[in-house]
Amino acid sequence: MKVTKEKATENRAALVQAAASLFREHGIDGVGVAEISKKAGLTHGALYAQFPSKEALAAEAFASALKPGLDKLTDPAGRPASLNDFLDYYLSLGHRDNLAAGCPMSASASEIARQDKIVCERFTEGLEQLVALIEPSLGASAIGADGRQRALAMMAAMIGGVAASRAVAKVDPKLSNQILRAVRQIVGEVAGGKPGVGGARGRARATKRAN
Amino acid sequence: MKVTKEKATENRAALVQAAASLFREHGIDGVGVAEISKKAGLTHGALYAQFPSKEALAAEAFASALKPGLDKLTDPAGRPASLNDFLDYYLSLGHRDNLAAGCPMSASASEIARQDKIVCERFTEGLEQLVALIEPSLGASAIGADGRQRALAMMAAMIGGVAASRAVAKVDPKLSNQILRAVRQIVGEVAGGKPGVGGARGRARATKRAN
DNA sequence: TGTACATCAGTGAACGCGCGTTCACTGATGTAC
DNA sequence: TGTACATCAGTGAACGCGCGTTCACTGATGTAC
Repeated sequence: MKVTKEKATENRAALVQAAASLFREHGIDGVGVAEISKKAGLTHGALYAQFPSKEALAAEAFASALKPGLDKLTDPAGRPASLNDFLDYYLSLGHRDNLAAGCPMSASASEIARQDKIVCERFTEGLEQLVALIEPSLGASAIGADGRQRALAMMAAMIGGVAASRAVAKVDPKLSNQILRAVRQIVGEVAGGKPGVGGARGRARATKRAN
Repeated sequence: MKVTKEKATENRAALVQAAASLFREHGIDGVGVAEISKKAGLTHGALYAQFPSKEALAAEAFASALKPGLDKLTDPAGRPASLNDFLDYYLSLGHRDNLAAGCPMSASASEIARQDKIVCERFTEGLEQLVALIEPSLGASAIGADGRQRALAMMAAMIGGVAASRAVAKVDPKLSNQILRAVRQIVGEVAGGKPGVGGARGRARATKRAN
């Protein structure tokens, strides 16, 4: 049966949201269209009225899942916000343990290259956006590299750090925490010494929380 | 029909090797037992004569795939070998472009946490082994962290770096190379200043190759 | 404002296909005599 | 050394199941008059 335009838009958003959390939780190949549709309160046929394919939904879900992370790096005025807070969040136990609501980059890092190009494009855009928001917040650092290099390496370390921390969590919880703490420390040093950014204060806070 | 003990052992090894490369190439969830068996020159029934489940094969395949990487960090006498060479290899275009023969950690990073515990155990063991081989090769560094922390963060950065580099490769090849170069640079600095380890020589070599 | 009707979001059965695993069977191996 | 036979690695059909996608159909919406 037909449905109001407003309701159709809501349904589409519900599909994207359901897909975004299920994909992060179980992987893109680990969830079927039936499960996504069911979580959104629809049948799988409705999904194909809104999206041409599962891949297209995955691409939109990826972009949607990335938004909260980007928002954490942007203050209300649209300018770069506290880098330190972002690093603390990204490498927190809470982020590690809440796959479904976390960064889709660490949740799906190694899966992306095997997906359709439209999904890789969303990943690429997201990475460029994050790097662009991190770079202006970097301070002086002993690391001999320019800002973009440092921002790229920081994102790589955080993506790999969260993925590795999750991979070992069931087997060796202590090691899992150590990984987060180690990456937080090194990423803080790479970020450099602007007051309150990656300095001793930030490090102490992160270490305390990771225990 | 029955087969010589020797042939059975060969067949088992062929299954592990086929699984190791196919899992890295297409992901653990992306390959079926039929394809693995076929590549090993057997039927899927034979696989279940050798392994209790696909997961058990995946665990053994993961450990097997990790061996060449561990060997690169060990010299013939069993002592830690050149860290610089390992970093150059891990963050090379060749490693990025040869998924099937590369490190299973970067090939499957985000998939591991969703697998059976026996697979997570192999990942955990492998990470501990790599860190144990990296740590004694670290030199003095401006980074305020102990050796184990530095080694853990280096592995996280390399795993995330290679995964991210692969994810963007089809969309933005230049960015893909930049990621490898940036991580090589930062990881070299974190490794510290022992002659020939992560110093200017190593960095110049890595940068040249990544272009 | 009231009526007739085209639109199209959503339904649910059906498509062909591949999944991981089981199992009765085969037949060469390797052992016991 | 030669023969009889138990073993068991490997075969291939079959299991139930879920996959992504298609499609004829439904019926409320929203438009045209």
